[in-house]
Amino acid sequence: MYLRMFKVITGEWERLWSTMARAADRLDAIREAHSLQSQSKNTDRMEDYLEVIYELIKKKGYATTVDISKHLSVSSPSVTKMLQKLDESGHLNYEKYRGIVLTEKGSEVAEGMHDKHNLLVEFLRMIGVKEEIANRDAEGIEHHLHPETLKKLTDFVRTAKKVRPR
Amino acid sequence: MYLRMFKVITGEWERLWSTMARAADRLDAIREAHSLQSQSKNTDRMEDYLEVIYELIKKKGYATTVDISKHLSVSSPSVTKMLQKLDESGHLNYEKYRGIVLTEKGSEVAEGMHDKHNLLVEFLRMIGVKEEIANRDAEGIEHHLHPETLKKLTDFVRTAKKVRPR
DNA sequence: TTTTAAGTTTAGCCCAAGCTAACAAACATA
DNA sequence: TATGTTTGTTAGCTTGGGCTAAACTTAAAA
Repeated sequence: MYLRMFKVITGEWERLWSTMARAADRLDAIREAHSLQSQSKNTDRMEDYLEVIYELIKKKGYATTVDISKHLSVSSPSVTKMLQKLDESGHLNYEKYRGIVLTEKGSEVAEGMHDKHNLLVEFLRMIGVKEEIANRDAEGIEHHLHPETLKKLTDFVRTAKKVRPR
Repeated sequence: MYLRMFKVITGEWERLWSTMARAADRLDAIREAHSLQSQSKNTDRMEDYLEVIYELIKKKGYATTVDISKHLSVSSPSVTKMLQKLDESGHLNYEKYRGIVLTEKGSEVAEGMHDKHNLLVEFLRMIGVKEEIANRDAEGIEHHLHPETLKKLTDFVRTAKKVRPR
């Protein structure tokens, strides 16, 4: 297990290094950054995967194919495929048979989902929805919230907590 | 290659066979047939279509392909295809080049969506989200609500209206 | 009544995301 | 260290929903 982690970290570093070397060598750095940036077409599903990967890593330090597949009720080949896609899109670094590391970009997306999720669950709990259902529903909802809605909901929850503290 | 195919086909066939054997053996046949018939697996997208069709009919008395396509930002062939599917699934009666009539089943689904939509918009407006955004978000959310959540949200909105009437 | 324009449908394609079967790598244990 | 088990990946297929181009209907105008 430690071996696994060590390899992952090492691999990560090597990749980073070679990337930097290439970039420095030529002037592609700019174009590369740009293309990476504009290449961001997240689908809902990608967000789902990122979120569970993020949670798993937070909880256990790493995320395995099987774990991910279980949390999303999906087969492992589906997970592998999505991992490749997420690596491709720069949300994480994936080395096959080795492991996964979220990139900055990936973490941001994941954290965003995480926060929305929490907010929603908190709200739903407030109005009396049972934990489990709150979680399920939050999952369904969290993709479709306009920033304004998010803001207003946050405010609402905050003030509601003040008014009627639990 | 052929060997592979052979294996695949064989595997498939064996599975089918064992399935049938099981079914025939006991009385599952009925349940199985039933499950096939009531294969009413509404997808989110079907619900979207039904909802706008319902609204259009309510407003103008009929719903044309183009109108539907506009409201869903979708091409007309896509609409046609979905209409066929909805006819197939018994949600509406569709006569090509002629028109659409929602069936009982279709109306029920549509009204359900309609109600959820209203509820959500009402809530979002309450916490200060702008009409337009409320509508957009409601659309995204309405598919994923557990009955309990729905209930609780309804209660919440109702009591909130009493406490602080507008 | 013929011609044309608008609206609708069919044909045939694409893509995301899923699945199973088969294969490969990594890990654990004898 | 050889080997069996667990875990992960590749190949190849399926399905839903979308699109464009081309064909067809219907309705309106000439």
